Amino acid sequence: MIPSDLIKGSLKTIVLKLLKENGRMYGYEITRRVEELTEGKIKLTYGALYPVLHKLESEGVLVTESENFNNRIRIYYLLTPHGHSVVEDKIKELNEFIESLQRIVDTKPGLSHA
Amino acid sequence: MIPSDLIKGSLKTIVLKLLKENGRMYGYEITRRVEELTEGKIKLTYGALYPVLHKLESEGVLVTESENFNNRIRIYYLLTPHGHSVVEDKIKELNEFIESLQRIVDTKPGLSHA
DNA sequence: TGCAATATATAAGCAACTTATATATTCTAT
DNA sequence: ATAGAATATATAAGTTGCTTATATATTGCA
Repeated sequence: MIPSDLIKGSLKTIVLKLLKENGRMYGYEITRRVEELTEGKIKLTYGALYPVLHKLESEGVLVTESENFNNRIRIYYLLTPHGHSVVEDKIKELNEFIESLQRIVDTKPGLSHA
Repeated sequence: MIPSDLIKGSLKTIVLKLLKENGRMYGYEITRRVEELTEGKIKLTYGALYPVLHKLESEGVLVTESENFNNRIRIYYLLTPHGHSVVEDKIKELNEFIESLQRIVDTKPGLSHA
């Protein structure tokens, strides 16, 4: 399990990226997909996820579609046109972040300033 | 510039990794090295860095060696034996995190659950 | 009949950072 | 000479973004 401290800042981007790839998803589904993709290493908590989804909705990044499935409410989230451009930026940022981290962890002693 | 939200959780690991590779470093030097390695994409603030260094010292992960260079105080930080094992764990965590993020951002639509 | 899984929601509390501020010296340019 | 940039460390107040705990309700399995 990757500690939540590390994941903190990327939560929003992760959610947006999944919505981009899958068209629309509901909250519970998002946590499942993240666990699946990361082999259980990243587990999103609902206390973190739902507030983020609500905030993104209030910012006009997402819209919702409520549906009923077996008497359980499912609230699907979709990107707005504005949301699509937000995701692009966020993913670029995340890729730069990943690249930067790799440069730091891949540096070998003596090669850092050879 | 990568937003600080993303970097937040990795600060401690970044610092420890650099100390591991370079033997000993002083605070100002750490911020420089991070900027250098990431081509200016990651900039550590002193308000974040020094409290982290002090905390790691109080936890027995680091020890200090104060020296005088051109009438400027330099406080070098070094890993303790305990610190070395902490770094190993932290780096493993960070590598798992990087790998997980890559799986999420590299997923293409239609291939995620093919 | 009870527990795990499915599904969403929110409040209180905490940790880790940002921002602002303080101090002091050296180096560079004018 | 003198001003500003770079070097060097430090801490307090404030904010953000999570965790943890709690609440509610249905379906599926043993």
